Amino acid sequence: MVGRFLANLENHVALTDADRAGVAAVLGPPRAFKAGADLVEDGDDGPDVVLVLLSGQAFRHQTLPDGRRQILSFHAPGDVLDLPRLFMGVDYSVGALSAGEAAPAPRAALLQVMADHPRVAQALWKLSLVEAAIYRAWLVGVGRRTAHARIAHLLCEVFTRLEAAGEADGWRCPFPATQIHLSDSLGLSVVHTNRVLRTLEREGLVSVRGREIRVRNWAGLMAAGEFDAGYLQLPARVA
Amino acid sequence: MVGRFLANLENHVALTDADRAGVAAVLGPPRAFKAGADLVEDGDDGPDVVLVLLSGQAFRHQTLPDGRRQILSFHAPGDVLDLPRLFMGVDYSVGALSAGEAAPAPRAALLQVMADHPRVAQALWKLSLVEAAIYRAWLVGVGRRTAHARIAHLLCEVFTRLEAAGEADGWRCPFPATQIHLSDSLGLSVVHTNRVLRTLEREGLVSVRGREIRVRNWAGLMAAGEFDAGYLQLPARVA
DNA sequence: CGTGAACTTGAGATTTCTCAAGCGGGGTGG
DNA sequence: CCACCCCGCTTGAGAAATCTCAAGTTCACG
Repeated sequence: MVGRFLANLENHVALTDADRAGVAAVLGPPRAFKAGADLVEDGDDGPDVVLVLLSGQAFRHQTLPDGRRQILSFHAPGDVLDLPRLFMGVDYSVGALSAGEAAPAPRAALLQVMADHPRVAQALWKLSLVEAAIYRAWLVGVGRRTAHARIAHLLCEVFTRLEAAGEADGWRCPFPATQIHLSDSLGLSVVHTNRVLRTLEREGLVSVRGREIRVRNWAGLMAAGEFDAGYLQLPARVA
Repeated sequence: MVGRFLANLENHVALTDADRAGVAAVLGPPRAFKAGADLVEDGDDGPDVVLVLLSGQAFRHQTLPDGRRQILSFHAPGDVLDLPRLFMGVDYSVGALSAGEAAPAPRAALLQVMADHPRVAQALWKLSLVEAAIYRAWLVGVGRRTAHARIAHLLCEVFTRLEAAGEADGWRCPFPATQIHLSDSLGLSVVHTNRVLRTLEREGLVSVRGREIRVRNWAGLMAAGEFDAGYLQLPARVA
């Protein structure tokens, strides 16, 4: 189960056996959670641990006083859910999209592992830089793309990352987000999201149904979303 | 001049004299630039250096093939312009809003300084985490706030950061962005940005004219933008 | 002064939103 | 085991925010 996390780190930096052992040792026993659970709470200073997602899917979000919500990212197994906690408080919450498991890493112990294993520190740092690159990509989408391109781009990104995390099965992958989640991540209304989703389906590009994404025409979907996977910093994969 | 950079780092982590000396030694001779200059180019793998802004203002942006542009952040003296370059390529460009100076830090030398001075490494890492927090705040704005609140929030953020960088003079601070820059950072058209700016002025909250921001009613502006400075991780300041 | 970029304002066009209503699936309690 | 119910999906229709096109003005600079 820890393998997913190591694989994620090793996408960015080669690790030695000692590095891997250090990482494995710092993770506490996995805790199971159900769909809809709150994994991390905004301003939650209590648990001095960093959470690593081992299975299932989750999303970060920030919710305004009046209920409007912006989803900030989606997460696959192997992702660290609250990396900022290493050095500061977290300014967002994390909810579970599906049931799954997450392992806690005590902050102090993790800092020690990073001090002892510089490559691990570098991999985690790079992970946080890639997160920032994803935020930039979303910013461009929400700020400057039409609903059609924005949704196509998001689906490309999600599919690519889930595939890299080993969750995909051919051109299908599980993605238990509702259209409400999608609209809150895209800055659109649910109604409009629904209509555009139907359009993408009619165009034969993707279909998002039954809690999964089915890619029908990858090249077309990438073109519709002006998608270029470079910013995800994933190792080259088969097209 | 290097002081601005050190002050920025020390906002996050206390440094020793040796740490400061290490940082100072890694910076090359400052290079002057003019307003409108391109300081960093997207996909620019050439110069193996990281740029530190010493004076003047700059902005990161990503420009799409057809010319639409999204501005991703604004920068004050002391900011690192292309931190991701430490571990990967940069996926954005940086332009100068005003004339100023920037100092290059060779990547390899900087990595060595970080290895020798863990506190410096931590400060830089935290800097990148704060950048991510700012991206999240923008994402919430562009995704879920009205043009009015979005502009108010941006002006609060910019003013707060410039003030922290020592650029403000009372309730005024230089901000040489045009309305075109503003609209590209907000995901709005120039026309609409102009109208809302006029509204904010009529409401007695702020005025953005003559390349500077004048705050007229800070409490009102913060309320209009639902602004809470926490995410900027700045040391407490006078209200 | 002449010029170009930036700013301002008007007016009509669009995208996207909100309100509303009906449908459907699957989870659960009787 | 079945019926009910809730949540999510879907579609219609009018409303609102924001955009685009267009033209005039101002201001800094050469």
